[in-house]
Amino acid sequence: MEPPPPDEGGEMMFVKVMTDEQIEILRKQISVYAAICEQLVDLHKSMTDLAAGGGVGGGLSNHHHHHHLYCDASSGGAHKISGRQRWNPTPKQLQILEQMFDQGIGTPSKQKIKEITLELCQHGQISETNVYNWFQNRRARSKRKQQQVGVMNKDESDVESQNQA
Amino acid sequence: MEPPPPDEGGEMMFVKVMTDEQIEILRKQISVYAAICEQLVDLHKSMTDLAAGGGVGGGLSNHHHHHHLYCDASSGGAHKISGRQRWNPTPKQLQILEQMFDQGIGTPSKQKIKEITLELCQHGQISETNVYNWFQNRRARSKRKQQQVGVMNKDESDVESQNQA
DNA sequence: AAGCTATGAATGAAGG
DNA sequence: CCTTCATTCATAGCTT
Repeated sequence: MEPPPPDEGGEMMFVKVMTDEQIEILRKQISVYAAICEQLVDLHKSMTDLAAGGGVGGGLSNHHHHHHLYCDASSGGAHKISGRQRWNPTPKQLQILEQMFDQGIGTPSKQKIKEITLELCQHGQISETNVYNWFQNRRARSKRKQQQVGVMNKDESDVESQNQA
Repeated sequence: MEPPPPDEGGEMMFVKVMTDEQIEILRKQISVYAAICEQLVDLHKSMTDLAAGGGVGGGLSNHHHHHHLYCDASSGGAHKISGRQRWNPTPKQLQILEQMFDQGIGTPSKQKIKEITLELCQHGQISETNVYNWFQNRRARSKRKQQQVGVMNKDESDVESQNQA
């Protein structure tokens, strides 16, 4: 890779400008990831087909990487030896959730929540409350994001005026 | 995915301008891919390593957290497009913020946020989200300091001594 | 250069 | 739904 840093660090940031080259790098990166994923999934499929029960059910949430050291005890001073309580969606779950969100499910009903939960449960531990909260938060966050844009460029969409009381 | 349109016409040269939101979306996409790849690789490793007594983990309660690696491709490295420059309050802005915080506005509602942002904007780049985050963090931090060991008194009002540009 | 601290930002969960 | 809190991630700058 050849990073061409224009090196604007140290100055004020006004607008983010990407050169064609930078965009191309990003595209390539995504492309590479997509290809790798595809191959891995394919490979994995054939392997499981051969193994026929390799005891991997739901084992996607098992990983231990040590790239960096800031897992949980880097800062803050408070060390949590007892595990976490907060649900953390796996990428697969996130993917599905985002997909559903994009499909325009504004308010998943109780029944819908159950279905979604059931499906996501196949990719990691999750509860209906988690799903409910996620959709609520996703929506709120999405809306809040709109409010901070507006100074820079204007595409052809997302021009919302919100009222405050 | 939003594939950037190819060269239009080819006569005029336009710069590509991305909003923070757009950049963030790209980041997220890459992040998802990275996480998926990582999990797949890991899964694969454990499967192929099955014969070699790969039952090292053993713990079923393995939780997954911090899938926040954005541009950590397999040793590809250095993919920071433009890097995220997080907002850094100018001393003047900090002074005003601290002042307001001390005046006891525990919860500056959105209207208030807008006003504050507008005022602080005269002293440097800032967005409403920055202000919102600042108050949230300030409050949380303040509370946390209190609920920690009260052995030593920490004067937190000397933060404005720092100089930034 | 490596590590630590302070702090901006992201997000799951709770309350109203 | 909207707002707020708590926890955590990620990083800039300082310290060693």
